[in-house]
Amino acid sequence: MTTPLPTCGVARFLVLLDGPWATLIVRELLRGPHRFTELRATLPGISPHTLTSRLRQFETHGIVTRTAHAEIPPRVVYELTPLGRELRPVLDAMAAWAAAVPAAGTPAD
Amino acid sequence: MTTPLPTCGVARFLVLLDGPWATLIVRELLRGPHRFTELRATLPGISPHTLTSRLRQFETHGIVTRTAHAEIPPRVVYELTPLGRELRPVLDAMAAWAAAVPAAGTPAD
DNA sequence: CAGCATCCTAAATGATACTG
DNA sequence: CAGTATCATTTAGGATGCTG
Repeated sequence: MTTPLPTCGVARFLVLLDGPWATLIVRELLRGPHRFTELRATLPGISPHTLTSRLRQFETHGIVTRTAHAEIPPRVVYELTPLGRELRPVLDAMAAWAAAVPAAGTPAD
Repeated sequence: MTTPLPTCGVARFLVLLDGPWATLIVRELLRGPHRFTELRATLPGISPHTLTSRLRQFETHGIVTRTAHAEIPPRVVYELTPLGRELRPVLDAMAAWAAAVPAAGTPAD
């Protein structure tokens, strides 16, 4: 965005976790290291384009490590860095809020 | 988005707080009720278009109330609902994470 | 398997001008 | 004051096809 993003430290979180998929990917990685196709499988509907794009940004911002194993077939493992793992309380707070929403559908998640 | 958004309850938070301004507006409203121009003043760079759009969506989702006083000049006050106020822990968690980021700029915010 | 290249859509946002 | 209307920009995301 062209926005100056002046307001506060929260902005740092917002630019990184921009877009709905970003948060969901982090949420999956909080469960442990994942390969590319594993992430695709656990995130129904995501396109490889989007997944790659988000993972690259996470790498750049230092919340995810990418480990490529030079094998046949190739194997690439994505894992949260310590900084990335510190995002768990934020995700938990989001989930807690969503669960507390009264009329919005099935809170059974 | 055309996304199915199937994953989890967190998605409810994500669709509502979509875009960088959305979270920042809620953050300001957590400090208390605000008038339209007050919000504009506390959110440098936001356009009235964007502010109106976000506030309308917050109204629709039941996290903000809009109170219009039929006076001259008109006065409209936006205030978080109880559900909206429950977003505070989430915003706090975001801010806490951002403050914990080591190399990202001035953590003095 | 793990992408990348290319084209396209939708939505959030911005700029500017105007109104009840 | 509190918006609305219109136009343009930016970007997340999707679809498809191809490669190392």
